[in-house]
Amino acid sequence: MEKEKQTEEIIFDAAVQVFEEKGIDGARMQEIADRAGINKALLHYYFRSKEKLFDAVFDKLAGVMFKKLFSCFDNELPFEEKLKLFYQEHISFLQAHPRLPSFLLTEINKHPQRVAAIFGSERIMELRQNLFEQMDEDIENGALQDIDKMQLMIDIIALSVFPFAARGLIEIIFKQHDIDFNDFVEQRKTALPIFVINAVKEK
Amino acid sequence: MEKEKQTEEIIFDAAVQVFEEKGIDGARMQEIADRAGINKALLHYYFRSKEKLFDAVFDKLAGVMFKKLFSCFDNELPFEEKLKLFYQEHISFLQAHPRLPSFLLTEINKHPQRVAAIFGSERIMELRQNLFEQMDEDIENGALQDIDKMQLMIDIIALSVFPFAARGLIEIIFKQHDIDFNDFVEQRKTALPIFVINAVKEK
DNA sequence: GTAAGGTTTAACCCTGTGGTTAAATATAGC
DNA sequence: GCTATATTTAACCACAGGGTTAAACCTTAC
Repeated sequence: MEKEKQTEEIIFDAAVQVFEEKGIDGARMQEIADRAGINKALLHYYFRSKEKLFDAVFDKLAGVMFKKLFSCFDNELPFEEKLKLFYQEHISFLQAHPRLPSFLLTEINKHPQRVAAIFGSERIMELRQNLFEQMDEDIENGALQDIDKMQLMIDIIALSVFPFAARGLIEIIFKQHDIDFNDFVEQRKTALPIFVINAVKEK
Repeated sequence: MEKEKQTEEIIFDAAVQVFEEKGIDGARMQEIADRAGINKALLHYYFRSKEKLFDAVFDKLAGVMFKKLFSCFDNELPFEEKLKLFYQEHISFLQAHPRLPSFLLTEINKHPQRVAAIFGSERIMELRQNLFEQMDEDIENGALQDIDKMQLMIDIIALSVFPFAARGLIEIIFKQHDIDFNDFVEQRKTALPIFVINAVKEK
């Protein structure tokens, strides 16, 4: 059936919007139905319950986020180039999905077990493994200080993700200083790699 | 009245716990009452509605968080020492209130207008003003590269706050690597000032 | 055309939850 | 001790919101 797929997608996209904005507890099935331009009963016809619909949305978004996160690092460039590419690509990705970090962090903190499965997936384990091995090489060949790799990984991600996770707050501050959020993160694409490289390169 | 104050505090503390864990939408008045060991009607006697109770909790917690954040910077030490003190104090504070970042960021993203008032308060404006002036001095006397102060402020905060905001997720990863979250953030107290100083000090 | 099955709707149902009420109990002032 | 006031409770209420049902409406196949 042609229509089937289409309707399901419309519903799913509406659900993504509403869940991203309100979270599972704040979202209303009625609002999802309205935004999809359909009847509430039709929601339950395609996705049996709110929980199931949410799971579908969550799995999709978590997958998108984490695959992007690690795949940005998945190349054979030297550390410095890798960082430049990472921040370029990753911040562009976040600009296109500005609500994703806040949504995922909130829901993961409230239901940590939900994400465990996704995160243990082969593909993501492998990408993380890769990243760590590449860091080891860079340490050995002297491009990188011998620092804690996990700490560095969190540092790198914190710097790109945090502004989006804290966007609501940051925009309040920015308003008082006449700064535009998009300009701000745009700058970070080139500023962050320099920042991190200065911080960790062997001297 | 003696008892009055006591009961109100018990209720408030219970509300803090429940709201921190579940957010305003996920929290149930019944659960707050249970955790305070009182009747649901008594909640409404002291705090007229869920909204009002939440506002009280939110204002308190936001105040605590932001005052701490900027007061950690409020001293006349040179930049390097200031950073060391900041991460020491600020991460200790976060260890004592591990749910605060996630709670505040979530709720601020959902209702940005709520926080605007608090954040525009004299005291906090002043502390921020101070911080920026001190950075200017450090740039002039050559301790700091001439970088964007707002970018640097966000960088510094991102590095301490992000691990707590993303705790649920990070702990999943850490479990696979046998890393303890508390050890990890404990390390950051000393590692982060070095990281940031390397990144931005004039060479 | 019509039978079968997939899709959509309007009208309901029922539980959970924020909030109220009226009465009971404690506390303080005289 | 008695009255007034503050505190606490059990029993309710109203309604929002997730989920169901039965019937109507398409689409496709023969």
